[in-house]
Amino acid sequence: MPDNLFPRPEHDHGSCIEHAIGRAHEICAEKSVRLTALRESVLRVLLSSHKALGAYEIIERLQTDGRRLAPISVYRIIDVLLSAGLAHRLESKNAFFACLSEHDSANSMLVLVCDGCYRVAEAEAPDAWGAIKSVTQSSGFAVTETILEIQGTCADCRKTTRPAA
Amino acid sequence: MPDNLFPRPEHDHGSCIEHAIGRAHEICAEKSVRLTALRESVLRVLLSSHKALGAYEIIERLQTDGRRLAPISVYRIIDVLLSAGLAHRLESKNAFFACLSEHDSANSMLVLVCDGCYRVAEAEAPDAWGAIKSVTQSSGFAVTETILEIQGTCADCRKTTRPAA
DNA sequence: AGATGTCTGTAACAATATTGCATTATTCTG
DNA sequence: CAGAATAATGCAATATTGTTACAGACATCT
Ligand SMILES: [Zn+2]
Ligand SMILES: [Zn+2]
Ligand SMILES: [Zn+2]
Ligand SMILES: [Zn+2]
Repeated sequence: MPDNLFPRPEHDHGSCIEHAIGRAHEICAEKSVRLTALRESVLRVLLSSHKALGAYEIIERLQTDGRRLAPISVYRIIDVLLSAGLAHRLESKNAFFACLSEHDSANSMLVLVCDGCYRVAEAEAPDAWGAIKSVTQSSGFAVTETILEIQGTCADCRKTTRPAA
Repeated sequence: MPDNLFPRPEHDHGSCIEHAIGRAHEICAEKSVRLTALRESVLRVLLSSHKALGAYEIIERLQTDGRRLAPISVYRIIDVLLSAGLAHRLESKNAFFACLSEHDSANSMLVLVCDGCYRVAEAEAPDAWGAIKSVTQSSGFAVTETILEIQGTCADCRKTTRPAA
């Protein structure tokens, strides 16, 4: 069995986060998007676990002292992160997760969502996309966006019975 | 170019509906699900167009005289239709549509959603599912559900400029 | 400093979905 | 058929997710 697409529970998650933040700054520089302190802090909340979080869950985790960000603020920041490709929306859960892969355009990717540990992972799936393309093309359907989300149980959760971190 | 997966705008939609209702009664009989008058009327609302409708949109279209169904009632009925396989949820739109295909288990199907006319169509995509399976299996991920929704423009809408019915 | 554009704050609200409990309809049993 | 059990629907309140409109703060560029 090849490698697990989900990070090992014992991986160095700190460097996982810092690497992603570094990449995010690079990407934003390239795209002339400003990664403000607030935007970075939202991205860090998404990066803090490998899970997808709802907008209001982000708000809760973000509140320092008594100050809560307004929903609209979070949604605006999420929009920026989404269009910069730093995060993606998990349609089946109305939630959002940080992108850790190095893909441009979501094309050719699929998303795995574990029901046990709630973690999310992206994977390359060029063959699946090829097959989809042949269905759409043969029926004259012009694709603008494809949503490919798969729910199930990750290898870690299957092994340990108890959910992984 | 093979056939369009969406029904032709000039198709006999009346018999389209009645055929689906007939099938629904058969399926419910097989599965010992009661297709009550209310449930059938919700299914008819979904069948009235080839579009996906939100729960509250169903409520509006369903109201006779001044009586509106409560949200909970519609959601309960939707749940029954979903588990009987008579309708499906369109995750990317928080909406629901009637199933017109003859598939058991949503496996091997994908959903096309037209941004022009808002119609929805299901298509067989065994190759795509095969490719997905090989990705998940090789990473030890046990799939329970796959969501495969494709947005774009249907052949009718591309031809006519104006959206089809 | 002043003008411009982007970012964030505040308040209200809209849209989607669920919880808990009461009532009615249907089916089952005797 | 009566009565009990189960399933379906009604009703009220509430939770969750997402948006509109407008004002103030901050950065950037003359
Ligand atoms: Zn990590
Ligand atoms: Zn897991
Ligand atoms: Zn039709
Ligand atoms: Zn169309």
